Amino acid sequence: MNQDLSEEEFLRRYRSESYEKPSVAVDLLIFTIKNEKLCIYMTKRQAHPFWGGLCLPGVFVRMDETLEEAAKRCFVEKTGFPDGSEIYFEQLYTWSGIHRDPRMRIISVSYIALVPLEQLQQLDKVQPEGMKLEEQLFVVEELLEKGVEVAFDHKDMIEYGKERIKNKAEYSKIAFAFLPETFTLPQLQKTYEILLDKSLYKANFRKKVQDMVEETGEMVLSGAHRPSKLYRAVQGEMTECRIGK
Amino acid sequence: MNQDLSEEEFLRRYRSESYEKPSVAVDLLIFTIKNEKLCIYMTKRQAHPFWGGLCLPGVFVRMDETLEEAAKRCFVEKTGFPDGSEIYFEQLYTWSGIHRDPRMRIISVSYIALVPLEQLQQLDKVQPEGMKLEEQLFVVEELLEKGVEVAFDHKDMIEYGKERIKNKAEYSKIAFAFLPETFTLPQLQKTYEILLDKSLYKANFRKKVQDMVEETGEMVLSGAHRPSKLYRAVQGEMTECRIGK
DNA sequence: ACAATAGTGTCTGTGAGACAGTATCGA
DNA sequence: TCGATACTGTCTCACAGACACTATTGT
Repeated sequence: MNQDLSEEEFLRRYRSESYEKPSVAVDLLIFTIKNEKLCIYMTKRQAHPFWGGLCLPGVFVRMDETLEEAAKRCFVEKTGFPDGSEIYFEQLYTWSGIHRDPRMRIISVSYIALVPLEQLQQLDKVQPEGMKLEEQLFVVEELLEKGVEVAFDHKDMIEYGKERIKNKAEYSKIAFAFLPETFTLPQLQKTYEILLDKSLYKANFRKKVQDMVEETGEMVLSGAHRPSKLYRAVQGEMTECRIGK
Repeated sequence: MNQDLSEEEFLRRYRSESYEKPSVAVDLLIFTIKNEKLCIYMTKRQAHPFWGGLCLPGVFVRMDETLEEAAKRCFVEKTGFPDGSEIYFEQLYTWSGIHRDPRMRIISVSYIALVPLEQLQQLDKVQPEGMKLEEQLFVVEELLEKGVEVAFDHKDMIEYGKERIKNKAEYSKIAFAFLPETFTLPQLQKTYEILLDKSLYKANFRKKVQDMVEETGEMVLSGAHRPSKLYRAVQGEMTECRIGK
């Protein structure tokens, strides 16, 4: 703020059209786990710049909505998911490189959304023809490889988001956000192993998660072997545990 | 983005004056430790709204600077600190409540800056008369008490920033950012105790930090007792340790 | 000598990690 | 009976936590 002006005077001038403002957008990182790999939803660009390249879904922030609301609107517009579903959202980081979009100055607030694959597959039943969400999921590790082109600074966003999820997996319960309401412990363990990128000992893992889950009483059979018990996450914050390391 | 328009057409219209944009500001949380308490730099408002109330220093983001640059500019404008000093900066969170500023829609990106008290006191020597930084430091815990008024949503910001620092103190080296280049282990321990809000055992603490510090060879005397060795932080990232709990 | 703080050696209990063993399914 | 996976009991070793001890200053 200019030190020589009163705040009122400064604001009066600032508000006038002569002061240019950056645009504010929200970009969404929709993560899920598919084929035992962390995947992210991407769309193909239909316009310049980066024509044909992959990018994250995004929207401009309206004057009458918060960033969180914009992120959820973006999610609904892209996936057509119905209200009521509980989806994990989290603000990731705000990106402000001056030329991050070559067309104009856009400051982008990135949000993470974690969705169980089953839920995306459900949504696919109500998609317009030829727009299957599941086909737009890309393996995160492959996107991050050198040589792979991603539009704008979205590769940085994905890298940053992946790290955040990995870190949070160690000391919070976000892994549960990738699973449906009920799940088996082998499923939960596999999820942690994918996020942490290392294998865990079954017995130790079960000891650690035992206070975070409760039995449903049901069992599931998935092959020629002993069936596994179905569990559900016990109530409580997403930030209260410690797995791995 | 409106689904019925091509991206180009949408942008052409969006760029035109008819689309109103929110303003983007940066608010700065300058933390330091004074009298064995976590303190934060606040200014008194000289204008409506919240006339006379306390608020965080902030600036509007210019078209030709990133958020990080705006945060540093804010820091320089308020403190007059010289280039070259190494200050810890970190993006905290982006606040977007629609009426968080009653005058107009402002989205604010908050940044944390951690400064050793000694450095602020140094800066005070070059301040214009009657503008001592040190006198504008407020005890964080007292600001957060019920009944204490803080302008805008800055109380939320302070609460959130305090929690972030507390959490990071456990698994990173941010405590070092509150100390000068060289320091003693009792000083370092005290810093951790303030941030974590609990007392630590001397012997255990020293074992834990021994790989994060190196002796300078010098000693300091601070009273009628054994002098303590001066240490300096070893090179390395701010995110590699674990203290407390 | 004593108060005060700096700094060190060592015991113990907890818990993560490692491994071995049992249970339950289909074929 | 066998292969496959679910599930459990227990040993060990590292380390956080707790405490007791020694070291070095000023008065």
